[in-house]
Amino acid sequence: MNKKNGKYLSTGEFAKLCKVNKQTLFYYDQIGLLSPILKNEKGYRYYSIRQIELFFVIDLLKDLDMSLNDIRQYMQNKSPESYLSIMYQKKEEIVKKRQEIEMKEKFIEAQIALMEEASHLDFHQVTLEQLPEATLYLSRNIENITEEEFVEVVSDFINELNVSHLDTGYPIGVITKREQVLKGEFTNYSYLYIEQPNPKEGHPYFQTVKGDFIIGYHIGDEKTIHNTYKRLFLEIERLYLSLGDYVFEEYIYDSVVKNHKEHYVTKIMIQVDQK
Amino acid sequence: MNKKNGKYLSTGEFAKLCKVNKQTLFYYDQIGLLSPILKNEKGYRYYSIRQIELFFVIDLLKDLDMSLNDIRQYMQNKSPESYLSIMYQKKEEIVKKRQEIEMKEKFIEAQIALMEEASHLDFHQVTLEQLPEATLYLSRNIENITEEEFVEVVSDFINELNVSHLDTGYPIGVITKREQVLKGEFTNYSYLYIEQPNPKEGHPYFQTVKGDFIIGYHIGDEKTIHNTYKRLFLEIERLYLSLGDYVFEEYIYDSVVKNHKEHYVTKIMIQVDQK
DNA sequence: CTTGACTATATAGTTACTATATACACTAGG
DNA sequence: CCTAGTGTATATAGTAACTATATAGTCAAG
Repeated sequence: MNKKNGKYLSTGEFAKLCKVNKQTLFYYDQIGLLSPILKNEKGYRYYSIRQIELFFVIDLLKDLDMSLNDIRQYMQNKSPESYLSIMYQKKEEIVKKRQEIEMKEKFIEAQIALMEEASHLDFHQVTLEQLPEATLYLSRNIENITEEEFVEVVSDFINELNVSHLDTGYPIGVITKREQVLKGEFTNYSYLYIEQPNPKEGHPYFQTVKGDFIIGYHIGDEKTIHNTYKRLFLEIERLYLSLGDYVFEEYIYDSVVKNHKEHYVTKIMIQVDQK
Repeated sequence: MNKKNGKYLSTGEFAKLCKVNKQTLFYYDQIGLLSPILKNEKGYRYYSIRQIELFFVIDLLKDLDMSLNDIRQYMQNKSPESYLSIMYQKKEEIVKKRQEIEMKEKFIEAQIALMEEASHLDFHQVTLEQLPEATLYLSRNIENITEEEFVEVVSDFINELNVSHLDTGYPIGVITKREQVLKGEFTNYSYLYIEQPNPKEGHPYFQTVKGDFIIGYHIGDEKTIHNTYKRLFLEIERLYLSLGDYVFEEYIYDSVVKNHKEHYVTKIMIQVDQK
C-alpha cells in the first residue's frame, strides 16, 4: 500500500470505503470539513480508519439537507449536547421526509394503476356500469363563476390538497349538475373533486356517491365535448334510461402524457336512472 | 389582477401556487422545460391553471433525481407508454429511497437514545450489572493481526454493514479475550462487533452473550486505558469475583462529539464469574 | 400623476461537486 | 537501473439548478 505501514488509508482507499469520488475528499479537506489526520512531506494524505465514522455523520447530515458549511460549524465545535440537539432536529425532519416519500410512493402507485387501466380501455365503447360508493373531496361550488373566481377556487383547492395531503394521484375531476347538462352547458361545472381511496378523519366536504352510470370517452379538446355528450344521450335513450343528478368528468390522458389537446381523453360518467 | 381577464396566472401567482421562487419559473421557461401558455406583447408571462399538473410531475421527477434535462426530453415527447415506464422505474427507486430513509431514522433514534443515556451516566462510577442477551454481528478474528490487516478487516466489516444494512446506529465495539487481558494486552482485540437490536434472518457470524459484568468508563486516549483496567480489576477483587471470558469495549463519546482525544469516553464491560 | 407593487431581462454568485490538465511519486517487471 | 503503469498532488474550469442583484419597464390605486 504505502511505506507508512498499513495503519493509514490513502485518499483513494478512503474514498472507496466512503463510496465517494476522491475529488470529494480533496474538496472536504480544502473547505476544512474533513481533513486526513496526517500529510507526509510529499503532500500525500493519510486517513485513519476511525475517520470513517465522522464521514458517516457528515454524509447523514448532508443527506438531511444540512449545508457543508453548517456541518463544519458543528465539527469545529463539537459537543454531546449540540450533537443531541442536531439529532433531535433531524429526527423531526426525517419523519416529515419519510411521510412525504410515502405520499409520493402512493401517488406513483396510483398513476401506474390509472395508466395501466387506461391502456386497456376502448375509448369508442360506451358502457352502462354500476359504480360503487366513493369518497370525494370537493372544492367550493363553482357554478356560474367568473374565470377570475374559478382560478382562485382551483388555487385554493390545490393548496388544500397540498397542506392536507389529499393529493392521492387520482385525477382531479369535475361534477356537473343535471340542471346545467339539460341546458347544454357542459362546462358549467359545480365542483372540482378528487377521489380519496383512504379518506382521513376530520375532513369536511366529503361526499359519497353510488349508482348506475353511462360511461364514455371524449377524445380531443373540451370545446368539442358536446359531440360526445350527444352520443352518450343517444345511448341513454336507446336503453330507456333517464338523466340522473350528476355527471362526472375526469381526464384520462391530459397534458402530462399527451403533447396536443386533440389527443387528450376525458372520461364522462353520466348518472342515470331507470325510467 | 391583470387585464387579460382572470383566466391566467402571472409568474408570481403561479410561483406561489407551485411553492417555488419566481426565478425558478423564469429558469424553467428559459431552458424550455415549462413555458407559460402565453406571453403578451410586453413580454408578461401568463400560465394556465392546468399547467400546475405538469409542474407537479416535473417536481416529482426532480425529487426522484431525474435531471431537468431528462425531464425535458420526456416533456418534448410525451406518451402514456413512456410515462408509465418512467413511473415503474421511479416506483422502484422510491421504494429504495424509503427504505434508506427508514434506516436513517432508526440510526438517528439510536443515536438519540445512546446520547441521552450517556448524559445521565457518572463516568467515575464502577458498577456490577447483569447484561441481558444480545445479538452481535462480528467481524473476522483480529487477534495478533498487523495494522495493515486490521485496516482491511475493518474496511470489510464496514462494507458489510453497508451492503447488508446492519448499521443500526449502535457503536462499533471490540471484544477482547480473557487470555489477552490477563497478559495486559488490552488492545489486542479479537473481534469488532455491532449490536443488532432486531437481528435479521440469514446472517451468519451472530453470537449472543449474557451474564454479569463489571462496567466502568475510561476517559481519554486508549493509550492510557490500562489505568482504568487496573481500577476495574481492583473492584473485581473487592467483590470476590473472577475475570470471565470476554471484555467488551464501546466508545460512548468519540470523534463524532468531542474535539480532543483526552475527552473521548470508552465504556468497558468486563465479564465476571463468581469465585 | 405619482407611488408602490408588480413585471421583465441580463448578469453574476452559490453549493457541492466533477472533470481536466499537468506534474510528481511509487511499485513491479525486465 | 530503467521504464511502464498506477497512484498521488495542485490548479483550474465546468456543471446543475438554482438564487440574488441590478436595472428598467408596467400598471392600478389614490
